[in-house]
Amino acid sequence: MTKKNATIYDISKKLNVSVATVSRALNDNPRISQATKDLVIKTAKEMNYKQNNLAKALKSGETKNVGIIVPYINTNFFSSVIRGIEEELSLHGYHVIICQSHEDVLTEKKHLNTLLNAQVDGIFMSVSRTTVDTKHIQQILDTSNTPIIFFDRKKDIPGISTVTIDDYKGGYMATEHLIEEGYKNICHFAGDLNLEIYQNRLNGYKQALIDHKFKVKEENIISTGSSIDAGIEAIKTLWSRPSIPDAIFSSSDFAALGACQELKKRKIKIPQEVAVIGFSNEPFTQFMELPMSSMDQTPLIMGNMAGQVFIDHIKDNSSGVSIEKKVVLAPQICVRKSSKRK
Amino acid sequence: MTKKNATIYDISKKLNVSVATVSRALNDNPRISQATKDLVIKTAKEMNYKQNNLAKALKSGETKNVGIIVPYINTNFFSSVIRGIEEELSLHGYHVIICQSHEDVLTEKKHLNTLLNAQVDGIFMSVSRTTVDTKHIQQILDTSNTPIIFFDRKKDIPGISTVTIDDYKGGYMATEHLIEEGYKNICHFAGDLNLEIYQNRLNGYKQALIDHKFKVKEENIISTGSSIDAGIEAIKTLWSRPSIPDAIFSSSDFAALGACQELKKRKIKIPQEVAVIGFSNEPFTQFMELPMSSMDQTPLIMGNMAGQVFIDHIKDNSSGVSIEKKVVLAPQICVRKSSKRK
DNA sequence: TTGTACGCGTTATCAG
DNA sequence: CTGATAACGCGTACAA
Repeated sequence: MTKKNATIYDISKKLNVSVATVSRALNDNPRISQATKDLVIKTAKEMNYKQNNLAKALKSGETKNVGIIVPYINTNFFSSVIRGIEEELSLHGYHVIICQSHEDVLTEKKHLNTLLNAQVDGIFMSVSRTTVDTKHIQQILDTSNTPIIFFDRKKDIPGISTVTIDDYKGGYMATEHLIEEGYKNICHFAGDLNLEIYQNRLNGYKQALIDHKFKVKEENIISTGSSIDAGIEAIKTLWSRPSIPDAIFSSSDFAALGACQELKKRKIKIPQEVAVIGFSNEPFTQFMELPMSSMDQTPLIMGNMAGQVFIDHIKDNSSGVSIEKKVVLAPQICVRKSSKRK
Repeated sequence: MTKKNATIYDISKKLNVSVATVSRALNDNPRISQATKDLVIKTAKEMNYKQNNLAKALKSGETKNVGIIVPYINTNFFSSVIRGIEEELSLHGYHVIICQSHEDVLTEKKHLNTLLNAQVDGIFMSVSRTTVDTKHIQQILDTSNTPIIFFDRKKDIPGISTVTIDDYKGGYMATEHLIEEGYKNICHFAGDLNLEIYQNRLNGYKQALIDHKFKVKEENIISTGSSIDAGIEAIKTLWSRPSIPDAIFSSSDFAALGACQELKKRKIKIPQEVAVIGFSNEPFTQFMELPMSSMDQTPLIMGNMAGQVFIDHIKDNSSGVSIEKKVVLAPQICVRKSSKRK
């Protein structure tokens, strides 16, 4: 006794009208009399008719599904961007499919293909750390019409729209803030420089120093990951040297947190002796023993914008044009106790 | 110059064989000679053929998509459960579609219907706060074969499998821990009692008190939401009374955080004067000024289990049976400084 | 205003 | 081993 969905054919049989009439009535086609329309809609409801979007999609070529590929879904940043995308797109009747690359380019490639097989109408992605070569993405561009939109972690590929924050500016602002607070020897915890975002944060840091007549010292740039442990290690390294920094601009909140922990252990006072500012404005930063300054990436807005860019693409595409959009959002500095000496 | 996907029909024309042969070759059907198989596969690759899952799904009735409905995706708990589900199901070739109910039963109902229209093979959901009446869910059960699986926030509906943690035990454990630490006047911040989880945490709290010969005082049960502000307000209320508590078991980490903030403001020492333990083990709890005790809900495991229950359903269903599973996971207590007086 | 018939891309059944 | 053809459920040009 398996329950089977009613189809327009079932309705047409019951009412002794053609399937075309039923289809048109349900789609509110003006060429159908109000009487039959009402009748069809009523019996459809009675028979618990549900439109099979699959059949519709096969015919129209539109699934009303989009795919999102992120490294991991359960981080504050990515889940917030996804929320932003979902809320924007659900207004237009789209569903979002989530995939995790686990920072692995092969997994990313696999998901790209399965999403394409699933006939999604578009793909949003933040590339994995291990994505250096971008042939697999380029190939999709060459062989399909499915629009791809990068958010946050982008690669420069002609024809792909991007939504990012101005990481360069973010790095610049954070560093300048530390300078304005009177710190003189500012070091930087750099992230994976294979990713543009970290490269840009570093460049912003450097330029802010230069613009304020400070020297950029290579030994002040420590390559950390985005983990607490990496931050702890970085402090150990820095404090084993003759010249000690009085401020840290970390490209990661987690590394910054590790730094705070290790500094506390060494009884080094924040922000009196050392200032700390992170990046991402993770929720925990404001609840820390000493609330930590950070750069907010406005992930919800980023998601909304990405959604809008996609909708624009769809519209453009139907009118033949196809424009590449580059949306750059401004990061917001959140100054808290960890970097306020004045 | 729009790019169109190659179909098996295109391949069949090119090779002068029938579409049936092509389809069989691509599906590795044993009744096809190795020679033609190789040829078909080779030209398919050359023509950049991609299988159209839509057509396949229309034929087979399986989309290999499942839907997940949660209140909001960008919370640590829900995004982690989703991660768990995704990782389990992707092993079996399923994609996950995410929807947010925004704690609104009407939105929840709408998503339920659009997911059904999209022909998903199953639906995972955590009901919204405003879901009291469950007719909309019952109706789906009556009219479709799509399995529904509740996780965390469930309703008791026959025929629906659930994956939850033992919130009763969680409440019991948290309370008992406070008792064992020597606290005598333990109050409880209760969540929305329309949700079973909060009801169960409350019941566990009560039973633990009773089992240890304490009186359950109704005035010690404060109905807070899950916000920081609610926790602050609760402290204000409690401390305006003649009898003051010496411990708080909060059903929400955020309310517990608010309590900690307000207690600090009033110079009341944690854990010497008052102990605090929360629920959910939010990431911030371990980074607080005073690391806060909490109950971990093992969300990743919950997601994995929910995925497995779904897979079991699919298997059962194909063999005609359909069993209702109830998986209950044990919460893990995380004791930190905020509740350790000894 | 309504009906007929075809196509979307696959898989599966039946012949050969 | 391979081919022709009928489904799957819907929308729509073309007819009436």
